[in-house]
Amino acid sequence: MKLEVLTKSENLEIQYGIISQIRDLINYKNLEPGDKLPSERMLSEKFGVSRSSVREAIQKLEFYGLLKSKPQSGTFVADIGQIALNGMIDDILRLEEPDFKSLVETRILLELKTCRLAAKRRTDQDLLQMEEALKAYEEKVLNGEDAVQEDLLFHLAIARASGNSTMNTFMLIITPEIITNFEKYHVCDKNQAFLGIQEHKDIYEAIKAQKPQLAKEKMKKHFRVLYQYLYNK
Amino acid sequence: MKLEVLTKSENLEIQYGIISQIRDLINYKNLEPGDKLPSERMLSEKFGVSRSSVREAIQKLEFYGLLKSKPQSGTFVADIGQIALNGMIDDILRLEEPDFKSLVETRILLELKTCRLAAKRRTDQDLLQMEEALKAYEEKVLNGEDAVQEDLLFHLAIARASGNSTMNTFMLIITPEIITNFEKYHVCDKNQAFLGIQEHKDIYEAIKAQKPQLAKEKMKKHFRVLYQYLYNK
DNA sequence: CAAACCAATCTGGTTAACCAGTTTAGAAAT
DNA sequence: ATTTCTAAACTGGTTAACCAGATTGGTTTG
Repeated sequence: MKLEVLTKSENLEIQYGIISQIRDLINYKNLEPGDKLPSERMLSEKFGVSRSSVREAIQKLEFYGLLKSKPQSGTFVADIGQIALNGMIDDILRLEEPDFKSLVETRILLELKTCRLAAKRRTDQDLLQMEEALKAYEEKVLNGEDAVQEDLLFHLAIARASGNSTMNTFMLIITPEIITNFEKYHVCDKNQAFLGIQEHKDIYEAIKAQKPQLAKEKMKKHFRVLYQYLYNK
Repeated sequence: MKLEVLTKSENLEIQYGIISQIRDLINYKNLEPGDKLPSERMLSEKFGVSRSSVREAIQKLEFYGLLKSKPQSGTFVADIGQIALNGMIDDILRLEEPDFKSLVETRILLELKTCRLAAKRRTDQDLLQMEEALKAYEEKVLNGEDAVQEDLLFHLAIARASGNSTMNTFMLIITPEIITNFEKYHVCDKNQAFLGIQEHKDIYEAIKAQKPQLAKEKMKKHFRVLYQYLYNK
């Protein structure tokens, strides 16, 4: 048997193949919520792929909540019907790599909400953490250093204070890509970083004073550079 | 050596331990973006855990964009500085399981945006797919059957038409949990399902006519039950 | 005839051995 | 002294063997 190292995309392709075959199998066998899938060994044999590939595919479907593995027992169809299952798998297979613009667009949407929620729900401890992030950002900028990371950490502190764990998770997912691209394309120059200090303080004060609408306005102002990037280029 | 089967939460705990140890190591060794981490074998020995546990922890950090594994070479710190890395790892370790209310809150936020974007960007093919989902929902409801899945598939079709792959992904992530909880708590009763037909049609027509603001209004109206669930209970 | 039992089998998870590129250190050549 | 080359060591990824709990079908027992 010849072996060769596969690239990430080749690997993804066979994973997609397995996922669609699992979908076909569920349809063919008419499996309903709670029913057991064939064992990983059988699937790997039937599909002609390694067991670990089957495991990865199953784990991906588990991540999206479509399957559920139980140790020493089996893999089961989640509490979701065949129609939704088919539709969702098709969507998953069709998903594209997120482009930077879609990331920024989503970030703006999320943050305009998290800062409003934070203004409503922030605890005193949340405020302390935001102050800390605020100070770290200010120091870096006044020193003339790059402060993209500290910038984003302040925004993550807001997401934490929003009390919405789903939005918090989503912010965490998109943040690294945002940082990387910002540093690559120098979206924020020195002058903007300097302005950012006051803007951050405004947002912080609005959240502290528990004024959701004001917090949103300040955040929107803070994002004007991003809006330019999205719509004027 | 004694072996025993670990529960999911025990497993997660040791994974969190490994992640925080990796963070400490990066700090201690002062690793910067692009630097190489010790090999998986060394880490597993140093931390006293299995190599596969180390791999899982690394894969989680890779998912959040903090590390990057290269085959036959090593695992590297992503293009993100130490400060952001520390902050993000702390956030990841602190993340709670998302509760249902935070899911619904996020869903509303996302969908009020995706339907506006869909009204702006939808292609003819997007419309076709939405029509299909619409018809499937209508048939089920008129037959008196449960149509939660078809309902959500219509909403996913909108997310697809939004042209924003990040929001599309996020919708996919939260949808299964939404379906499960809806079916469990019977959030949508028969009567609401019947009203839903016309509401879906209204949304569809607004998107077809490329009227973003109207689409948003119609979606908001469609979500009034969810708003009640969020704020009146 | 039904209930209790038990051992063979099957399960997902884990471990250890293996694979083939990559890296590296040191010898060889200039 | 510097560069070039090469082979051994090391890397993340993959495979195959192993683990112990769950399942199951047939047997035994009341």
